[in-house]
Amino acid sequence: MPELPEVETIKLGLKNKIIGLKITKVQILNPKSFLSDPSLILDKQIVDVIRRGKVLGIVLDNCILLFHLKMSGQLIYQKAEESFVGGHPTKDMLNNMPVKSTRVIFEFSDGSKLFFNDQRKFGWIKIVKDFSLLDHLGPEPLEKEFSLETFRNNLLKHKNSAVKVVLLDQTVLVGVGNIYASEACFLTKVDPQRKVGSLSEEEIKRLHKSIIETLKSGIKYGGSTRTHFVNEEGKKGLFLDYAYVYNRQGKKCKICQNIILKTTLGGRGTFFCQSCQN
DNA sequence: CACTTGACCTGTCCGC
DNA sequence: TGCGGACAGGTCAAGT
Repeated sequence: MPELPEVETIKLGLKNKIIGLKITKVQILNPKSFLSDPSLILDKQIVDVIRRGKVLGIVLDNCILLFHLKMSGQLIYQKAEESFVGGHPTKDMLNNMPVKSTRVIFEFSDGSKLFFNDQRKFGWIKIVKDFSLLDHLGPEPLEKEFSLETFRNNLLKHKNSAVKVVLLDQTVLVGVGNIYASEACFLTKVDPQRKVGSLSEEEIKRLHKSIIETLKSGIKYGGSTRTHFVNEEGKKGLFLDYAYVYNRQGKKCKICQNIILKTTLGGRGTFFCQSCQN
């Protein structure tokens, strides 16, 4: 599911809630979702919550707990029941957790909990000592390291691939997934099917700017919810209300009123406006 | 090598 | 209503 803006949304939300707490219990309902020895994190204190690309990290005092939500993962935080006024929270206040897709449940020192839900079971959680697992990843698009020069160099290693397919390659840059790849191509006014090698310098420049712009917009609206995504409070993201092309096939382009088209690139649905994008 | 397709899973939606 | 097929915010391994 989540691309950079969705993971960033969860990161910002969790940061305010769990720093300083200790993990007191880990309940693994689906073993394939948790790939390490959970006893390593028991009674360890949470120091920070970080993000690298689409991977979320809960930094503990002795190691890092990494999460990849893949297509359908969710991380939902639930306050301690006794912290609700009156002491009798409704099921709705507790986000109805756990649910059928709940795979792992963490309990914290103040009685609050974190639910890892993942309908499709593609997501994973692992405990690592350092970030070497993520060494192969490309630059962070919202950091200074994502310079136009770096982007151009990484992009041009794939001259014969469609632009949109290359945006999904996490060694070129991290964090862009299927929604924001189509949106970035739209903002750039470039057809997602164009070969990278055919892009002009001006178009590469616009693409670089558009990637940053669309990801920032995604964060601003709390991420995108097509089906699964919710933030740590169980709330949906609003970005798709403001999207120009993603999942809008058959509808009118918000700029030129022509019909938005859908095609397949690299096996993924791809959306574009034929008249705005050349 | 560069590039494409299939596999991993579960659930929903659409056409017959 | 049932059934099959396509499809869904991702990433690998295996194919060509």
